[in-house]
Amino acid sequence: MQLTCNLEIQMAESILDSLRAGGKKLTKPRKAILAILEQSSLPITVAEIADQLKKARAAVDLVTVYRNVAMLQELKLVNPVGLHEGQMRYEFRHGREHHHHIQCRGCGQIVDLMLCPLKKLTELIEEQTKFVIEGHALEFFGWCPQCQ
Amino acid sequence: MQLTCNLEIQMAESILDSLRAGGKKLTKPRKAILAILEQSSLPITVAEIADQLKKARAAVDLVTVYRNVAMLQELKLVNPVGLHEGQMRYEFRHGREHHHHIQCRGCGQIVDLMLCPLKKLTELIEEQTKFVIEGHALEFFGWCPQCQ
DNA sequence: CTCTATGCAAATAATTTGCAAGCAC
DNA sequence: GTGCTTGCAAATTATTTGCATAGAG
Repeated sequence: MQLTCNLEIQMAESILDSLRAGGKKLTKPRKAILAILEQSSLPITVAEIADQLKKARAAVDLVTVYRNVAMLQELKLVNPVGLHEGQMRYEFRHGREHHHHIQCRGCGQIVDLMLCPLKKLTELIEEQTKFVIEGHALEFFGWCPQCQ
Repeated sequence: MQLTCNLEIQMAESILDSLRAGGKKLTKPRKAILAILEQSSLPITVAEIADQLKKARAAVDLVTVYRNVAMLQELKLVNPVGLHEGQMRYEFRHGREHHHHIQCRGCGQIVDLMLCPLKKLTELIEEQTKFVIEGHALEFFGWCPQCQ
């Protein structure tokens, strides 16, 4: 079993539909990027996606990764995750519940937090500010057991 | 009354104490940067700080602003605010309650939200993850009344 | 006088843009 | 074929680092 096998994943139909609906084509580089995102259980950077693809002998230009990630964001297939690291991370939405993250200030490790306390609050803020809220970012920072 | 007058603000004693405690000196560029931060009611970027100082005829090198903002962050005198804009924003802590922000996806306007629902949740996450939580980032994104 | 701080130049890093050639549909 | 896509080069933008000089305490 070669690494490249990992990139030949069965893509969920809903994802393909979103792409088609957006007039997007299923190219080889794009499939590979989607596969990496789908495999990644935690938010990942553009550089990391490119690195993994290179290791899997399916190298894709950094620029192509940037463009695809931007496109996937527009189609709401990926979420941006900003951890104040100087670069963005992205995570696949498909099949995952809305959630948040905590990152260790020591080792940088990221852990998923499968919770969100913001539904009620969102409504309240919409009332008070007259904004229509489309999304939110919530991340925690601290020290993991090993780094404490 | 010249613009430069605005930069000659009475600095709170607690701020001066923090600086002294950190072995920091009160230079003219530093005072000017602190004054801008203190005046700004919303989180501001490094470039904006430098621009305002230039307009106030108290120009300070961008690098100096970067270094000061980093230092102030270490002393916990300013908070970083990441709105996924490709650059960081910073806001002064002194005399302000812990709060969050909402930004309009249309015009970029930022509004303070004087609330935080995360105290209980923080304890819960600490219990569940064994992390020691030091802080969190929470921002909302949406469309302001004008941009809807 | 000692040590921190600043400015300028230059390096690094993240992200974007332009354009000709390639490939999906 | 037509139009979205890609790769490569190059431009932009954000942030950091090195170093000699200036200034605070």
